[in-house]
Amino acid sequence: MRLDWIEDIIAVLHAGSLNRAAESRHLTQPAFSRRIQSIEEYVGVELLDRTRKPAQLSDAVLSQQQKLEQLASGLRDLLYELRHYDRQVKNRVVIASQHAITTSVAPTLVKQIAADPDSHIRLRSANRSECLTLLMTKQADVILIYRSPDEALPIDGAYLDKIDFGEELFVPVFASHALEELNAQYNSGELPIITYPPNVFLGEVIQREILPKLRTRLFLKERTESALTLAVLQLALAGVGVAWIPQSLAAKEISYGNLTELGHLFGSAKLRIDAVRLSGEKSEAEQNVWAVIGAAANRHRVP
Amino acid sequence: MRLDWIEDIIAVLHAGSLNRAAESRHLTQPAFSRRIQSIEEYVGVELLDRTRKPAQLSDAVLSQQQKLEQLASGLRDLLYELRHYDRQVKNRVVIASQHAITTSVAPTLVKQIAADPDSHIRLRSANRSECLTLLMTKQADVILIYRSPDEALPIDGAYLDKIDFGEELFVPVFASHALEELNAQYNSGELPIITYPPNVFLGEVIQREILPKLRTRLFLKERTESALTLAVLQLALAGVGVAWIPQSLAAKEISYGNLTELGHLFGSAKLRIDAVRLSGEKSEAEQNVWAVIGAAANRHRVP
DNA sequence: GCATAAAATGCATGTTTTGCATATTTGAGG
DNA sequence: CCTCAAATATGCAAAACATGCATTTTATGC
Repeated sequence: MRLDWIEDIIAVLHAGSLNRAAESRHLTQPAFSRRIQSIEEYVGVELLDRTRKPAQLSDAVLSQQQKLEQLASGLRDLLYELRHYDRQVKNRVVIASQHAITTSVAPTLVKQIAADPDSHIRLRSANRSECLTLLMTKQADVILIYRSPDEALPIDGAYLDKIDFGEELFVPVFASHALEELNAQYNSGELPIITYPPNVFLGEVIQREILPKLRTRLFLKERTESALTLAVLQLALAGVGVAWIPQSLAAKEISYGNLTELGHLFGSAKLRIDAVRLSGEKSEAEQNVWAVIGAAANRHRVP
Repeated sequence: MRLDWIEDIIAVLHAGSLNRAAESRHLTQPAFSRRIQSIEEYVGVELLDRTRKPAQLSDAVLSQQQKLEQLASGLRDLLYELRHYDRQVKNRVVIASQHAITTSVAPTLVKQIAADPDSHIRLRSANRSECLTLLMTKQADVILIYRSPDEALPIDGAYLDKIDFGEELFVPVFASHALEELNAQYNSGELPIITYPPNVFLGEVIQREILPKLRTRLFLKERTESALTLAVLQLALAGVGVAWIPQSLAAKEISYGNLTELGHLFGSAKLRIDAVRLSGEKSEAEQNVWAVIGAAANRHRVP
């Protein structure tokens, strides 16, 4: 099995047809077709249902989707580690954060930690359950994840250290340039929205805390969904629909006047951010990182 | 990156030289040499220190050993899943157990579960921390692991279901045919023993609970070590030294007269076996497996 | 049925991988 | 410091593979 092959399969999974998958893998259609055939030969099992025309991946492959993506990411990570290994490993700390956090809170934090010239931190971005897995399997030393204020961590126990890092507000925003269209739709009782897929954490939260209230008075048209906050932000900027975005991430576009915050109309969601690590002996570098997170948390929390 | 390549690297890791690794990979030495070169070219980093003669793997590779083995096993597992996918996946349950348990308690259990013709269970064998990883990453539905009686699980919390499956006794045994030699050594204050590597769980237990007491009165000659209980059993049968083996595993050879139990002289270790799963919604098949484990645990525990 | 989009095949070409034979390098022992 | 054996590398030719282009086959919707 090869990383390339796994990526090929994932490409088909995402593209939905060999043709488009071939394109995304920068191969001609015939070459790609043959490649899939050779994978099938290697595995010894048909991976495609070729009796339909946009060829369908077999149930066997579908059932392994998660595993495929996990392995692809693991293999890429292995390459990264092999390529970037150097003397400084000893004081290196791996932080994994949920995608939205990676783009909002994490950069500031990393900058603060990097103030210590001896520290070498690696920031990995993943979805929530991947972060937890990374932590449990010691592939990450510290994780930064969201939590609903009323909800406990999905994992708990004496073996975990936790810092309540503070709060993040998810506010509904919409492209300022298209507000009038939105208004027209709104007045006719319709609301175009951009959602997160229900199988990711942010999706769950929005589904549970925001949408039910809105549904009582509006017809929600789910225009698109994306798991990546940054993509959702772009969709909101394009005027596709109303999207719920971390306030810190939307702040810049709001101040530029590109986005308008609509919390008073559609409601916001408060999420807490937790920093979590496994307890036990820690290297100096890890202690330092934890201390910086603790300090930043206090500053963050005071207001 | 390719599974083959990872296996090549692991082969070097285990063999200690390109020559012997080539052999274990069923390739000629030149071909293998070139293969390592092509891996290096792909990764873009030197993997071998060629200034010494039995070429040494770089620190970068050494530091990734665990990850390499994890990925190799993950990739093999992926292939297994793709190859053996069939209609019955829905009622399939994956059980992972520590190697020693795989050969002692697990078979009986699996047989009981298999009594239900609708059940399809897959038994994976791994070391203790791998089992925990498999559980956390949902690659195993249920795990069977040892625990020192006085020690808590390394993981804990409301999100785990646990069944105390009962006790297993680790007894010291020695080849009956060589008892006289052992006796001679013993009288001169020496004891040849077979140990488990200190980085595996059984090794820790033996190191902590058995050996300290023995050291006060005997000089322990550690003849060999192996991580696999079955290998240790064979070594004991061969008369290499005294080995601590799960009683259930040694029982047959003891009754045949090939092994002699020496618990009264050297002390035994009690380990509990835990069945653990993540809590949450379970399929019918999983519920059934859990019920069978529960019933077997009661039976196991009464005496 | 027919048109069309999707996937497979034939073929020529360039790249990789391998085994065999042979060369080079390293380290241990004189 | 020299020699020799073990360990690794290289030259070369044969075979296996992968790719693009042109063309054919197959499924689907009208």
